[in-house]
Amino acid sequence: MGEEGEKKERETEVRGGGEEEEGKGKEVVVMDTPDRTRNQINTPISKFEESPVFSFLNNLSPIKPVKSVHITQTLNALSFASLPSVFTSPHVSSLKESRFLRRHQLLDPSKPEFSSDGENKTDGSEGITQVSHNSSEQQENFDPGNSLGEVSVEPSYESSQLEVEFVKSLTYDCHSPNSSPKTNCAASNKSRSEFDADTGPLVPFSQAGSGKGLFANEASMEGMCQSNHRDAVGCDWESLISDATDLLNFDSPKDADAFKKSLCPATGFYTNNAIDMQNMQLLGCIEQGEGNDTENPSTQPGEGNCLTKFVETQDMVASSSLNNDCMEGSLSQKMDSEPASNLYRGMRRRCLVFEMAGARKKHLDENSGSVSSILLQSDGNTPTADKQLVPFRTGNDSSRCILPGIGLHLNALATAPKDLKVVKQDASVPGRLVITPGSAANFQSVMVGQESSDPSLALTSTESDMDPVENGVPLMEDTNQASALMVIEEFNQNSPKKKRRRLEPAGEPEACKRCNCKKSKCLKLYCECFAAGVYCVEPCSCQECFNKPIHEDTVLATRKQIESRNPLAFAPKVIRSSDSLTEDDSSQTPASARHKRGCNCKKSGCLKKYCECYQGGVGCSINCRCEGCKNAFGRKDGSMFMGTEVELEEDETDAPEKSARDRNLHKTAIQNDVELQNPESAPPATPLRIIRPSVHLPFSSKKKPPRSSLPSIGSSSGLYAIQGLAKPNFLPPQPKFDKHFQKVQEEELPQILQGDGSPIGGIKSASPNSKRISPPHCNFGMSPGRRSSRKLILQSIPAFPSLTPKH
DNA sequence: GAGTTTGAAACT
DNA sequence: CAGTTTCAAACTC
Repeated sequence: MGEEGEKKERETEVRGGGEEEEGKGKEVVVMDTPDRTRNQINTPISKFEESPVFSFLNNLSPIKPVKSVHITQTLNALSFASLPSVFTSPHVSSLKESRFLRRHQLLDPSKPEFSSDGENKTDGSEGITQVSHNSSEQQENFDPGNSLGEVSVEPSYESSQLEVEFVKSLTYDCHSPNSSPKTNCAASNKSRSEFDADTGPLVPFSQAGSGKGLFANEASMEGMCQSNHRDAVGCDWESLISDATDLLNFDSPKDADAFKKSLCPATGFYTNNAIDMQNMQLLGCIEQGEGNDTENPSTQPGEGNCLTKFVETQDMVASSSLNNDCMEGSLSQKMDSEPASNLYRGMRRRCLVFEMAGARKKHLDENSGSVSSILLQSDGNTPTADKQLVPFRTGNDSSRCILPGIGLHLNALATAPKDLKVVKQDASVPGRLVITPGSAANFQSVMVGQESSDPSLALTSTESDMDPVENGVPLMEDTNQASALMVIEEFNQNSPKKKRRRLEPAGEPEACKRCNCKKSKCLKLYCECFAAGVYCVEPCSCQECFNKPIHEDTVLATRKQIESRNPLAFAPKVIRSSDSLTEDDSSQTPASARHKRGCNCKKSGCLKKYCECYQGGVGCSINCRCEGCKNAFGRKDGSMFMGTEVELEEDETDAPEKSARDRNLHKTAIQNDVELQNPESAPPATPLRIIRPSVHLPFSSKKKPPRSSLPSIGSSSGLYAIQGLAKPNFLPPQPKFDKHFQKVQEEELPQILQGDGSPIGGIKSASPNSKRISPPHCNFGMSPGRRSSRKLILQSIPAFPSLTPKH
């Protein structure tokens, strides 16, 4: 009894201390001097230490010192929480976890922990506090009534489980077989500590530096970390659980809700819980079939928020993961340098997209691993159940970009259509493609949306609905998630691999495309990156590049200007109409796509990449003004060896060649299919951005894919639809892919092309961005059936479409 | 890696 | 709209 009384007192003190800390934290923030913060914080700490309770606690467990550290985190979390709930939550969660562990160790026997935590928090608030300060909300959200410690414990546990399940469902695809659930508890703890230490500082930096975008990423990362930690800590959890159960029991839903409310928004501690709770709810909703689909985050404070948060979290995670990919090599370093990294995020993402496949889980190093692991998990690469910290390493290549996050992100997007809600993930998007889809993009998106009918992969074509600028992040259903994940995973694995395989052999090791602009500042269509709607990335050799997140305004303005001149400037260059090959000739080559404007080749004979038609893997058409056209994909004169067109016209003279070509193409197509199988699921969707050219069958094996192909590559990604949303052009080139689908129906082409004269047509082919224009229902899912009906695919919707501001 | 070729993009 | 210039990728060596 006496102890309990003391505990209460402690709690009270702690709370007071916590509040004080916040206030201090704020001060600290203002002050900016860590030292001061510490000093200030120290005061309370000393106070606590002096208290008998503190002594008692100390006696109870030797771990004390650690606690202090954790506490710090906790504080951060709280302060952090003030930020967007979503962001906050992850961060918080991480903190919380650490906290939990400590508690567990320290306090198991009794609840006193709490107080100790509170103390620790104060102490810990140091670096982290700065971050939290920003959020004044914490205090508000922070429900004094609830003892954070008590409530938090159990929820966290539950949440962890839920999270795990959720993650499983989400990340299922991503799992790395290697993932080892078995992290040592000790190690995990240690990692946590380190992680926390790292994260704490990071967060502040991020905020200061990049603002939301960065912040979000970090937050997501943190969130990931949390989950990871949880997993890692598994052993601790059990003990904690037992403890926690005592502490937490929501007898009634009300309590739970109250808990959520109090925690979710505000306190970092609970953020995790809140997130978890959200996840749980989300899952529950989904399962139950509650249609939250379009809920705005704001609509329902309770569930709605949770969902939204959840989505955001995923999104964040994805973004973070992306970053990680790029960062790969040195997460730890990254952590340190995060502030600076913000700028690169967008770029990174882009890279990531291309290299998604590369990213795979690895066991996380305690050192840097924490962060990386977090990211990974977030991506869903690791199965939560098994979660282990798996550091994300793409290998030595720092340059390489992996998309762990993307996968997730994409997934989210992909699934969006149904249940999803669109979340504006990108707000921050620095990491993400900055460019919002322009009109063209929208157009595509719409198209895609139609197609996205495929349940598994439904894309969020909804962009049209959404503000183009803001990419919506759809919420996924469980089932959808799984499928989406699957797709993503495949995408990640396959596409990246493919890319590498093909590209590397070709001699292009770099997955990410890069430009080499010297005079255009990467603000003209000369720049492939810009034209594709993506920011230039590190690998780019451009000079005086303005196509970077930091110059987002400039990029958007320029883009807008260009679009004003030519609305289709960023539209896919290649339009494809596809019949459903399904009918019979899947085998036949696809090439039915055409370049929207046609080429103007004089010397290349349309047999080199100089020719956009050729580069795009499509035959020349009437629109072409080329001379001496020998386009292997189809001559201007109509002789085509591929697909339906062939039927239309044929050069008998070239028959032999054609047959050979066809074979090659066909072969390629097949390969692509195999690789891309997902495509089925993969909706061509990149609503936002479409990649221009698409596949180049011929190229694939040989040299590096034509740049243009990159975008087109996206097409493959496009299949994955997700990409489209998530990223515009990033997808690695998987050129051939297109052809597979390409049956051109010239009949249809004209429609598209005629429409504008330039066609926006979607090209299904390879470019990730490609959009299909299809009858209302699209079957992404249908691999063979893609063409079930004639569809016009906008192949390359310009990646940037998104840039155009949404008005 | 440097230089050339090529054709799109941009400009007039 | 046509002609010219600019630009950067593609290509060659």
